Amino acid sequence: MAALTPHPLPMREKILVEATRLFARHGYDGTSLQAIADAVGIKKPSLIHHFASKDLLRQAVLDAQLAHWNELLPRLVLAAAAGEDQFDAVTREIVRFFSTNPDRARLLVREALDRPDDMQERFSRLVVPVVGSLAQLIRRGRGKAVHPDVDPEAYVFHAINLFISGVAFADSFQRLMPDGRKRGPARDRLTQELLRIGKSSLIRPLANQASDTDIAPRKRTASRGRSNASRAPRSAPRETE
Amino acid sequence: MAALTPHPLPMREKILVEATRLFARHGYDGTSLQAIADAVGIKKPSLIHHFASKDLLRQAVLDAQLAHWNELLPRLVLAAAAGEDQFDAVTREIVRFFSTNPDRARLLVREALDRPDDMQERFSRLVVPVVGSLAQLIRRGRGKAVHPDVDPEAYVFHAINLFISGVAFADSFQRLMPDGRKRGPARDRLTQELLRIGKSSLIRPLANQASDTDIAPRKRTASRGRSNASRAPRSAPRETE
DNA sequence: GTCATTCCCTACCACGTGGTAGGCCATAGC
DNA sequence: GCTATGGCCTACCACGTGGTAGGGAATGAC
Repeated sequence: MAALTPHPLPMREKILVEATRLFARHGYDGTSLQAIADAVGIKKPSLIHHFASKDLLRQAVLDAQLAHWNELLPRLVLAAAAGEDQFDAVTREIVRFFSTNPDRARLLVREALDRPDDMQERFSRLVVPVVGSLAQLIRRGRGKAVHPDVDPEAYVFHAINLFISGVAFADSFQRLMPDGRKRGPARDRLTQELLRIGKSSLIRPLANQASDTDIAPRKRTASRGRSNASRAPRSAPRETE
Repeated sequence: MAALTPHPLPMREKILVEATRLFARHGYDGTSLQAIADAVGIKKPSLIHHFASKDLLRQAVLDAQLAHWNELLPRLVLAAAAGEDQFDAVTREIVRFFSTNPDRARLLVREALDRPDDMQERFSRLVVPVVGSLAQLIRRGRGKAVHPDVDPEAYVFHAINLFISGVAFADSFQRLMPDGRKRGPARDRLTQELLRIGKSSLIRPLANQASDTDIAPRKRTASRGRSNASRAPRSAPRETE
């Protein structure tokens, strides 16, 4: 008695889980309601009873996923503000978040491709503010622990993309890797390198103890800023800067 | 006479172009033969006359795309072997290759998600060998121009992914960026940062232009003015090799 | 001329799709 | 007891799908 929700939630939940898995693996168009119903173990009209249409199901799946982001992202900002080590720990956690269930990553990548406008709308609501905060933090650290020529906003977007896409394709890469010899299993190597790339492209390698003074401020040498994307590859021999 | 192919190729070509575009934008399952036929300006059975089935069309599209890779990748190896500057130039060229037609990138990402096995098979045939060569080059430069703790194979995979995914989503990111203030347009900023990340996570920032001999026999260390003085790799396993 | 081939077409088909109509059977409230 | 509601079902439908059958116009070989 007392109707302790014998399974009012479970069913909806089960549907969401299977739908997430299938959407991530085969895409929205590649997944039929029939397939989802089969995976859950019910009939198609029962499915439509819980989610009135396929599109509503998709939105529910996406909302559920992005809700997790909502927990994760603020922690990233706070942790990043707390110093390099924390930044390290949290990026690792983010990667782990997707890594333990790569379908999350794959789903996001798919949606970004399939419905860029929807995804942009969602992103501008819940991740762009975080991007702004992170960019600000980076900007403040630039020249000290942070490489002087980082473009903060651009970096954050690319880093997010790097982590998510990196996880989404980790399985594929893994099976293409020559298999670890001295290093560990391919999966760990990939994860570790993912983190290393994200970090070492932002934070100066030699920043041993950093954090104290900004040694060698080196007054951001010019050459930044202009979009030399169209420059001839030649003529930039010692651009290293 | 001689039937100089009045339009034996054009039609097939047109179909491939439109199919590539639509597959990239809406995915394989999200694209109907009808839609492709409409885009080309012919009827569906005419389409099926050129490509006996939708799946064969998909394969043809993919083959055409990967054929371009076949031109690009060996150049990367050669250029990378030629020194850091060339490496720079060619990564920029790769990004440009996808950047000028982001559908190429999107298509690859989609295929990698939709048919990982097929894609792995293709990759293991044509890009894994290149990855091996690049990894070897990196390994040789490690401790010198290259960061000592890079995992070569893992890096190369992630770099490829970074560039392709970065381009695939550049449009989305671009519209989320706060719009350039002092820096150039968002697109250029993103491209530039993409290249910077790829490079600075592989190559030591202060590595004064090597390019000559690899060892950099302490000849005129850092002309004090420009290069970021104070080499001191610090804590790095010096020249472990 | 005839024939063969290539290319594109109209008409059609079986099938899987997302979605609907309506019934059955539990439990819950009264 | 009776009714109401919610969850799941069978049966069905309109439609878009990938793909086929076959005809007709243009071209080139002989």
